[in-house]
Amino acid sequence: MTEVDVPPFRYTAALADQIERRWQDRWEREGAFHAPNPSGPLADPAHPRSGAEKLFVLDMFPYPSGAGLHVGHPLGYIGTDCFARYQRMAGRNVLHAMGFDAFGLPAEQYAVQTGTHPRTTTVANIDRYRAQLRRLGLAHDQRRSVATIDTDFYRWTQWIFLQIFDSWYDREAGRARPVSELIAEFAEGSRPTPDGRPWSGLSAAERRAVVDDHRLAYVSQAPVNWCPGLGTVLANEEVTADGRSERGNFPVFKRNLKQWMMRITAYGDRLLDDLDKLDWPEPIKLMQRNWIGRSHGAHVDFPTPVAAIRVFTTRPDTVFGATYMVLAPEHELVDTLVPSAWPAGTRQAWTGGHAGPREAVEAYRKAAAAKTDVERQAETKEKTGVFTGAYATNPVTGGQIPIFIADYVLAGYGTGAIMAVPAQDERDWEFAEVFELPIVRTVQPPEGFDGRAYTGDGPAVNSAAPERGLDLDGLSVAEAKARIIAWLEETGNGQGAVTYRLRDWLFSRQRYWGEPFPIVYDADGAAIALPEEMLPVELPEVDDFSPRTFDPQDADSDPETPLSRRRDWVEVELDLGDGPKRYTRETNVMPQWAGSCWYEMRYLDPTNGARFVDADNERYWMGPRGEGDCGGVDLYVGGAEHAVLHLLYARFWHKVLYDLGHVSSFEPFRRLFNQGYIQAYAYTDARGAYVPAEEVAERDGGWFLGDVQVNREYGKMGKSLKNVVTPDEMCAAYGADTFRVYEMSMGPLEVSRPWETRAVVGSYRFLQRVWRAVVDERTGESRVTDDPADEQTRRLLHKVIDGVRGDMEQIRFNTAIAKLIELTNGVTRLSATPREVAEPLVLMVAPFAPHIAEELWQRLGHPTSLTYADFPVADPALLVAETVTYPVQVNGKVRGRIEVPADAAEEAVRSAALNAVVGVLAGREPRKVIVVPARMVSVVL
RNA sequence: GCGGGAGUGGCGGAAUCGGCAGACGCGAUAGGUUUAGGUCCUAUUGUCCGAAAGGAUGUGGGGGUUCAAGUCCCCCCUCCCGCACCA
Repeated sequence: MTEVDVPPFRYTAALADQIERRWQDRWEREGAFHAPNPSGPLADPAHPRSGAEKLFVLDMFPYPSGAGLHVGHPLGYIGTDCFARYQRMAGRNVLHAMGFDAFGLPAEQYAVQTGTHPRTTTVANIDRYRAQLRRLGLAHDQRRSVATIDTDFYRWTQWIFLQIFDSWYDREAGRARPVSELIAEFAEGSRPTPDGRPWSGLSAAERRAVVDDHRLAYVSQAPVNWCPGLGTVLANEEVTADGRSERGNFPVFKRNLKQWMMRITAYGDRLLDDLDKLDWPEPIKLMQRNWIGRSHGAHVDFPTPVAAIRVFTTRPDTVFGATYMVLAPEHELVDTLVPSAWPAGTRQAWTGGHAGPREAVEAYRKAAAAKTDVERQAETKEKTGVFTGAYATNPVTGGQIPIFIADYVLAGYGTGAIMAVPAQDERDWEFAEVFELPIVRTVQPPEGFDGRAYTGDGPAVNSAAPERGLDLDGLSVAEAKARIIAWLEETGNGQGAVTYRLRDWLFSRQRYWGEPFPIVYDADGAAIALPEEMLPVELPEVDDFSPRTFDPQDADSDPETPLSRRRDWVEVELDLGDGPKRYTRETNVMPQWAGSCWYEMRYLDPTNGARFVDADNERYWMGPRGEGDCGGVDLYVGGAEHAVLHLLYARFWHKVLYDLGHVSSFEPFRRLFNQGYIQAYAYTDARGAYVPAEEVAERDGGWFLGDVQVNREYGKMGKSLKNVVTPDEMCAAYGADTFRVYEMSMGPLEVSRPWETRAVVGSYRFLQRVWRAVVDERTGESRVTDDPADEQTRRLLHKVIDGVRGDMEQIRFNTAIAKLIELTNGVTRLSATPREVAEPLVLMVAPFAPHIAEELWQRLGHPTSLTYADFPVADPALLVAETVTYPVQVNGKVRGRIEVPADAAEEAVRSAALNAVVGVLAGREPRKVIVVPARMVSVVL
């Protein structure tokens, strides 16, 4: 491009860059986006929004990756920024800040690769992110930026951990309470101890064990997800359906290991029920509901010669149809149940070809354990299992039913044992067919039902045991359930029960780069909370911070925590109130999710050294807006991938803090909005290798790199796919404002869409036209006139103001921008731009393109930033059209048009319409004429 | 398999309450500006028939309700997401 023909005052990328940097500096200097707190050091009574209605806008804070940002990353941040800027102009006190989720696996892996300390790389990445985000003109309150790796921050993460550790869930009260109150109840005898002995009769160790069993954070020895490739254990939520780690895609194995758990299951009901209070996308709520997986049913005991087998069933009404039982292979009763020899008459098919039941069970267990989850899934069609040689008694029929083990029953759900009712359960039906087990219908299928298992509603049949005082016949499923549960409870054969799919949250990781636990162990190995004054427990420096990782397939390897190698840190002498003693520190660290469970609250009061957040400030920014309101962040924007992980964990922590009286809101995020993703095309050559996407051209219906035809695929943007486009490139080529407008205009924020660099120019042209509406690009002089606008332009302006306001409130930025383009196109035709249009146009453009808007606002004669300028308000009188054009349909097709005064009577519209289509009617008399006021006229012949 | 979401021009999308389908942008075509390309400006641009006027047709497919359906109802197809033997 030669400079010669570009008008000297045109809005070019170079000018945009100059304007943008100038305004970014000024905003920073003036603290333009500082939001005043009601109290504390961040209070500011002189602030234009002090005491105004508050609005807390939040982004899911990023993990600062070493790869930097691509154009997809800031989509949500720009969206919240446009929303926040609009709301500020609309009069609200808006809190919008950005922090960094900087602990976690990827930081550590990257550090391992580059050989530098995770803190060094993480801090450098954060700096780079900050610079990149600043370049986009995001209006964040910089004073409130926090990073989870700051000791000032994780000191409070540890503090909250201690609150959870020092709490138990009181089921009667339906909330968490301090452990001290539990001990007091035991001590005064108002709460019986588990084994009934008086509290005073328990040894110190026994008391501690009882209390530890109640804690919301506890150590357990249980099967966990061990991932040798990552050298750490993982939460259920971090393991994919095919048994691999969500991060790194390594195999995950079940191992019995001692680990920290969080009793999130205690909150199952509230996490489920409170979803109804939230303004969240329904799919996300549904995913949480499914993940929690509450099932109502009953526990039923089936006696056997050795011990009763307790099953969980959602269909206790079908117990008369229970013709066999199945235990998970790992079920604890299997070993005691199995006799030394097959009972007389055992069918060959049930034995798996083994001479005795012990061998058969042993072989089946071995085979099941050797299968990967993928293999298990592949074989789900074919039911396998083996007879244990034992029988149980059906408590309602008194019949003897065989007990099998089979891997279609999961150890981890319910009781790990089921009563099998093939007639009313498809899985049981399949198993019954394979093993030729009896099938007894206990629900009458409807006439003509030709399926196998019938799981629908219907009258109970074959379900009476008069000698036991039980008769379900004729009852519907719901009635029969109620009747049988009452019977089970009366006779002591079981009781109504609720189970959850949700498991307790595995909270420890065998890594370096995370929050240390504020926990030490005494000589007896008991976990002891460090007192608050000893926080933070700082992450110690180590020579080798990389965790020990293993052959990803080595299921028998054992985790080794990096912190355990620092013996001088692990072994510590402390005085915890009873004199100096030797203690051993916990060497696990917290999972990545810990910091994100509460970070939004630290934004509210980032400098507070006495509390994680001041109560006043929490109540102002997040408190309930009335009776029954859950409170929380007013708008939380982020990707749907956190549907169950982060969002469930954060809700759980928040509820614990609420129960303990530390916060006034009982949900952290009142409104959730899932932004879509920016996707991209990638191209591969004949060998399948990725080629640089920016060099590929489309022609003749194909894609070519030079003369070579290449394949197109659609998906993520990534370095290895050679299709990355960065915000920096876009800022350099067009300016940040153009980039922002493009991202907001390319579609609704919640929808994923492909990136198209060549389309960015459309937004560039739009801003150039806005610029030209105010500035003569040849002379640099103002093109704004103080003469009034013509009627048409004025009406257009007010229609646009009205529409844009509505769109902004509803987060429909793409249509808001379309309206602004219409308005701009409307004034570019004019020889001069009336001030009454130019000013509102600039103000309305400001949320999307804040830099150019500030610049033009200044050129319009305003010395101060437009951050707190009033967003334009439409004049209702100008929204009402003087005349209305009605399309006139005849038999559903538009045959004419009439223009009538807006206040024309219906009869007048009707006759004008008939008049307009008189030729089409050709003398025929309409059977019906429908006038829809202000819409259309429909004539039916 | 179960649950959820979505299918509209060459492309991204609009149509908010059942009321003129395709706003706005990209691309394409033509013209203006320019030495030229690019930029910028103007116009056209769903498809088919037609020189035009105009007509027909059109929102994944098939039925239906209605004066009127992208929108409501029934059946089917495709794609995306979640869960995955959860008793």
